[in-house]
Amino acid sequence: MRKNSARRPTILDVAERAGVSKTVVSHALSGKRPVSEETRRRIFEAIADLGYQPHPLAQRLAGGRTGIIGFAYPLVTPRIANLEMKIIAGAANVLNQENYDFLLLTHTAPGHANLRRVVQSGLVDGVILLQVRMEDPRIDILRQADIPFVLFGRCADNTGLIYVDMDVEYAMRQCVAHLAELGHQYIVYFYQDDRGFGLVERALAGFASACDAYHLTSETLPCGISPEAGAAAILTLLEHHPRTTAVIFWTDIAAWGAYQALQERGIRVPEDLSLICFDRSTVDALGAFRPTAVDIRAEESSAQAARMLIALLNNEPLEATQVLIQPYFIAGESTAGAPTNPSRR
Amino acid sequence: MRKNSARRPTILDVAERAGVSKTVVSHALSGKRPVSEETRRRIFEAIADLGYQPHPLAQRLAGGRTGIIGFAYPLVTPRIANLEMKIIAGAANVLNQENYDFLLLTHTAPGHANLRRVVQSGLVDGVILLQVRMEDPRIDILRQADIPFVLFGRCADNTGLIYVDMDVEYAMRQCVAHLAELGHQYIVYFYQDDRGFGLVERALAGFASACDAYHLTSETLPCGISPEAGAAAILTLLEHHPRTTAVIFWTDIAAWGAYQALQERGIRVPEDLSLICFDRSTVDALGAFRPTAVDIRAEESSAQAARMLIALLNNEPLEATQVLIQPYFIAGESTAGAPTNPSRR
DNA sequence: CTGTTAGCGCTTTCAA
DNA sequence: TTGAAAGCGCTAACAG
Repeated sequence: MRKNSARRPTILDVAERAGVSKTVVSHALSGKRPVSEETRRRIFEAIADLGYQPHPLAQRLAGGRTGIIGFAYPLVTPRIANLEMKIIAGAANVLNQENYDFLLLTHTAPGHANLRRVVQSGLVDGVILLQVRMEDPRIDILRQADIPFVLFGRCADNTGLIYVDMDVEYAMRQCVAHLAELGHQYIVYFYQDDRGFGLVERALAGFASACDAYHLTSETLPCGISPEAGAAAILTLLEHHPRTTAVIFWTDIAAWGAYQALQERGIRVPEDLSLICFDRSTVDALGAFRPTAVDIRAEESSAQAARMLIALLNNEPLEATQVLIQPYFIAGESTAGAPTNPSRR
Repeated sequence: MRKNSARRPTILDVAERAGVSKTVVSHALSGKRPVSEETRRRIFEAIADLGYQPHPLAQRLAGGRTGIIGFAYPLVTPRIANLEMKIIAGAANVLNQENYDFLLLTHTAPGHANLRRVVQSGLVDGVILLQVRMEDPRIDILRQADIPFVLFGRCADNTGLIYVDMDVEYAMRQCVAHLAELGHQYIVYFYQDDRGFGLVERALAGFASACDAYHLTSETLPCGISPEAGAAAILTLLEHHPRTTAVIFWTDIAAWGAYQALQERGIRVPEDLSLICFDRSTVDALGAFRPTAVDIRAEESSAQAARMLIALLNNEPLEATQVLIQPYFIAGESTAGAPTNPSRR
């Protein structure tokens, strides 16, 4: 029925032409078994003559692996930004380079139907989980499916889990230490108003303990991630926490909004108020604002997660199963010594 | 040998549990053959009980589909940004919602080895091609593989191709018309210094013909996509093209750099110089700069491309095979009437 | 060092 | 309306 002319050659064609069995061809290709010099020569000759290419799907089906890695990253439209892009590119580039395919799962159906379907179908060899929550139901799904996975983030209980995460406690300590050295006494942290995420919770805890360690008076206030939210937050601060001399924002975008609002009111940064933010991806793209910040090394981190998963799949020993990335502290232009007279209005 | 407990259920497990043969299960699922009501009920019950999911690779190998769509998008690290993210999210969200999987191919090996491998193996049912060039060798690869695909962009010759692209000629005409109405006579377009891409070439052509139509004196100059490049470009302009009263930038990022440079020199936008840019994704995220701009509707467009490909795969008739998205012209704060005395230095 | 023979999990004739 | 059986192209026991 099928036209013999337009058929791509299979391993059997190669075997026949070389006068050997499929098996030998397979092993000549994979090197998983020794093949005599003479035989291998004939085989490769046949391969060249025929223009044979192994069929990846068949290889994968027979070999029990698909070479595809799932990347579970809910991408809510209004929030998509530079940072997310770095995270995706970091992992995708590493995986594609290693001849793995990168399957992006963005949709969050109720019950994580999408993730379920993908892992239960056996489509992916492993999964990288993004936006990890302190209690994350997706972990049960992956464990039950008995599929290797790496978290980009951490849970509350991380026993037996493999992860890459930012050392946010360390980052917070650096920020607070920096401010303490500059003589600030009253500082405020505008946390991301999105509880339950590992990063958010740990940032809060880290802030509290760092402030304790440095004997600073501190306050935490919720703040959205838009410039408007940042602006609104800073105005609240001016009104209700006038003694504050330094603030920490979760995102550069909110920080930028705050910065703008302050400028409009003639409040100088850093002379009147110091400001630090986490991640500078977006403001860096524009280069307009060079705040003191924490570089969370997003692209590197997701690349690292990808490499760990690959190692896991190859049964290579991992150097470490739980990796904390030390962020870089960037001394920028938005922090300075605490003003002697904080009442600036 | 294999532990029966930790094995994914196969179609055979479902068949046994429902007391039928594999064949019936397959057809109950695909609907390619009638199945009695009672039988299908038992089958779906078994599927639910077992948590069965068909294996996409096996389906494909046996002649079916994988439900995976490839998204060929070279993601060069330094360029990744908001716009790219919108494009990815737009398509990924649509596809995931329709139960298609989204395979992101970012790596550009020489000869497009990655794309070749993926399409020739049949891993993906269809492909969306990004960063389309006027002459794009990937199209031959896809045609030879006889795989359905949709371009996000256009080539020089689009015969028989299916695409979604921005109507950049229209956009340019709007920009130029806007400037002409404001009385500008000498305008400059800073094109993306990256020839060969459909969008870049068409933008240049569209600019030229629009300027002709409105009898404007015009010039095109190359410009990179960073704020620094924008700043450098505008300084060159001031020096060599002093009579210019309006400029068009390809990206908001470069436009922002230019805007900053102008401010530093006391040149006012729009009083002294009008400015328009394509896409506002990044500056919009920060809300600092509200230029007159062209909203290229990136997220919508890539979602549209995804929907077209799905229709194609389902053999549904397409309303249109070559879709030009009309960008939105946004009258912002960076354009005004031409200054009467353009020599502002 | 080489070959035989089961599968991998599914679709699809062909026959009932 | 259903089932048996032959592949899809490859890998991996197992046996020489």
